[in-house]
Amino acid sequence: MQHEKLFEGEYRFMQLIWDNAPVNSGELVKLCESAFDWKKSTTYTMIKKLCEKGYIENKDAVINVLVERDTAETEATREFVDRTFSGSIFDMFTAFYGGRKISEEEAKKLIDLIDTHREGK
Amino acid sequence: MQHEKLFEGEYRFMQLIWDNAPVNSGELVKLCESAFDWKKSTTYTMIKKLCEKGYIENKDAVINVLVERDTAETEATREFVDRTFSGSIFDMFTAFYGGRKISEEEAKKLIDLIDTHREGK
DNA sequence: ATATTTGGTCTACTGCGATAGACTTACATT
DNA sequence: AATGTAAGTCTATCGCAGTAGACCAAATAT
Repeated sequence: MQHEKLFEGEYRFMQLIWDNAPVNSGELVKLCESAFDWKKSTTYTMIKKLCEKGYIENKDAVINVLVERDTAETEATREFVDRTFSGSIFDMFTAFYGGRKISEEEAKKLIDLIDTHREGK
Repeated sequence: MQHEKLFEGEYRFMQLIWDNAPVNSGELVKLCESAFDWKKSTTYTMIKKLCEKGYIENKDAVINVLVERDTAETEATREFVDRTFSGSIFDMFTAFYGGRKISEEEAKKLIDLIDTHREGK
């Protein structure tokens, strides 16, 4: 984990930024008001927090993304798998399906996915 | 998600219980002291919380598990995948490998795993 | 020049998870 | 009877995430 973990609220906030960046800070205030019903200062506090954590930057009132959504998702997933399953994707997989069966279609898609990421490929 | 979500501390506590249950409450106090450096009352507070959440029961000073580790892991995983990837195991999978390659051995194990859970099987 | 808007900070309150100290009750031991 | 010990509760403190009100500075419009 290279970047500090995000809390729930921070994560929701980042979603909005990933969807809209680069975005003017005033614009973001409006977006947060409509999406979360936040007041102006709340948004600015959040911006500062996320800047400190290195996820975004505020350049001349424009918010830019520094950590892409993909990267954050990868880190969050690894953190979860590490914490819950000591890093074993197999255990996580087993837990996810917990008893239930995988349909043919889903199995096919999964195997395709594995092939895509396979070493030799 | 049928059972209330566990917080970090509660989850670590449950690990200890899953590893040791059924276990006498006094014994658990000692275990928690050595594992987490908790005082007696902290452990009892935790016991009560987890009882309220329905994960364990305290019958005549013996702590019994009501929600098995597997069940809790499945629920936690589904909650995570729902929250982070709108429920898509594919997206989760992609994020987990994020750029890196899957070795032949790992790919084989994954496909085996899929086969095990496959419908037709 | 003055009023308004835009960008931003600083301080503070609130709720809650985490933790524990003091106390209680019941039973066993001397 | 007095003492010890194990089980359990009740209340309180602390830290922190989440949220916002009051305030300030710079640019812009009147």
